[in-house]
Amino acid sequence: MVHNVDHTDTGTQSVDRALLLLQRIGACGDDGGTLAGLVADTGLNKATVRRLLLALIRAGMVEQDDDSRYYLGMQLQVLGAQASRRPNLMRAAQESVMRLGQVTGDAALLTVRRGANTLCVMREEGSYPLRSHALVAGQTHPLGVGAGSLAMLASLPDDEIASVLAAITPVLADRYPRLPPDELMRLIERTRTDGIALNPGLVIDGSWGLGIALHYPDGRLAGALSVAAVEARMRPDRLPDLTRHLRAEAAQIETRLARTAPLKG
Amino acid sequence: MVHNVDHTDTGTQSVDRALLLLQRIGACGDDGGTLAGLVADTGLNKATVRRLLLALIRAGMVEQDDDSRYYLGMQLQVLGAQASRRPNLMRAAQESVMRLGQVTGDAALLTVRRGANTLCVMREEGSYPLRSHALVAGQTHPLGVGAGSLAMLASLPDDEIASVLAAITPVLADRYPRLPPDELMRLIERTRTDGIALNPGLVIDGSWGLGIALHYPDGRLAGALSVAAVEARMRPDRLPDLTRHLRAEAAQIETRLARTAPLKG
DNA sequence: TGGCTTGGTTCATATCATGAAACTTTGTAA
DNA sequence: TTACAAAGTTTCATGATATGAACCAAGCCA
Repeated sequence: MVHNVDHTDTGTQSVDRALLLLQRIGACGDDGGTLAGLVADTGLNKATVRRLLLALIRAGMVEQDDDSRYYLGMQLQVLGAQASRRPNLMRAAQESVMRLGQVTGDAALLTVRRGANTLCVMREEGSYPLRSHALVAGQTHPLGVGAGSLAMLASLPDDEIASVLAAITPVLADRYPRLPPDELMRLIERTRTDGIALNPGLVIDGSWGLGIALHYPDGRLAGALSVAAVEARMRPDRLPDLTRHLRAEAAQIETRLARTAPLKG
Repeated sequence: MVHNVDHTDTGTQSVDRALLLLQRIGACGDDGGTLAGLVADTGLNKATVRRLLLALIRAGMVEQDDDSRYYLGMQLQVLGAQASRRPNLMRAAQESVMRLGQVTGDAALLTVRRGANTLCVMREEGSYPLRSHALVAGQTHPLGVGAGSLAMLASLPDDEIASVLAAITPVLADRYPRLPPDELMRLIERTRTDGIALNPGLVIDGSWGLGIALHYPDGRLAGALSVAAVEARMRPDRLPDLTRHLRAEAAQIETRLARTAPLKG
């Protein structure tokens, strides 16, 4: 008895669930996940989770240790390495993200849109000892939550923003109390005026971010480049400098993307 | 109307198929795969393949370019990076595989068992210009086909060898004409006597290999380390030297594995 | 001992994946 | 320009297949 989900994804419920599990296990960190934990995370039935995990284990995507904890498997390392050989956003951005992290000393992030959500795909630690760990590679947030995410949302046409907002409003109310939809709209306006997105600690207290959207040559959204740091490192006097660096690296990434065939949505 | 498949994998047909597709796309190389090609590869229905691909695309595991070719997606890079953070066979072996490739000048390979098959998970190119490309990371062969694969098979108990042989016999007959089951049995005997596996160009003409099995501290099979080269680089006078290097690196890997919690099958 | 938590399995049920066929698009040859 | 072919994509009736409530087993603690 499973009604849920919109009808854009039909005919592959179990595949969707299995892939969701993979992300959840990844989000569990280095200690892996337990069956009960994954059941709680996903809201799926225990038997279902177990059955899907067995399928993932069979394919090498997941491994299980003696203590019956589940981890991401070696097949993912192999596939990940294969995926890395292709020119894509991550390759185009790699160098820039690293440089941005090293030059600014803060955490440089690359994020992409995934439906009404944002996925952080790359993170370069800055050298500054006080780190903002608000965003780690593999984490997802609703579109608009966080600097890079906000930059992406603001760059969308108004009608799409409206439908995204409709989709994420319940999640915002539930998990991001300081980001109600109307506040988000104000941030979008400001982002469009400034040409850059600033998140003044609205997701996690004291964790600020500055982000800019990246586009393919044909104008389609590719992702966002951003910098995250503690509040003290994002004072007004430092913003122009950070903005300049972000803009420069973003331009470079877009130049590299221009040499690459863009991808379908 | 799908009868097939043994009953070890039950209740997740679509997940199995989706994950199979991922591997196939990976095997397509840098130019990605076409729908028709993947249909031919997997023997699945066109609509089924398409539906599974859409699910994979939704999850970011696959991307599709304007020319409607399918590629491995960025989510795999993220998950692969996450998987790499954990201590496992690939981490334990990384350094040794690289050194083996550099010292011998040939291609060093790390392979693991996946049911009745072998998956190559790592490959370090040697410096020798004439390269054997018989095995690339991500490729699978039946267990016993290739030096590392043979080393793993020979290290299994007799009853398990029998059941593996039963499983792969049709594939051998179909794709590896020079490796009938009885020839494979002889190779297994020889491997057990020598304590190392030699593949004298039986899979691909002129492509030789030397392999040794790796075990977890509790005795369970972990994988195999091997070296592949053209026939001229595997003459009898060079074998003792290669064997020594292989044995040394294998011992080092097993030492590192001993510091790691072993994993369930 | 008995209750509690967590991992894992079973099996009747109806939901969901299936694939043949239709449709669309693209390329190309006449 | 039309005709044809080949590849990508979508539809929909059907029953094979994934589902999850209920169950078992093992470990833990008081």
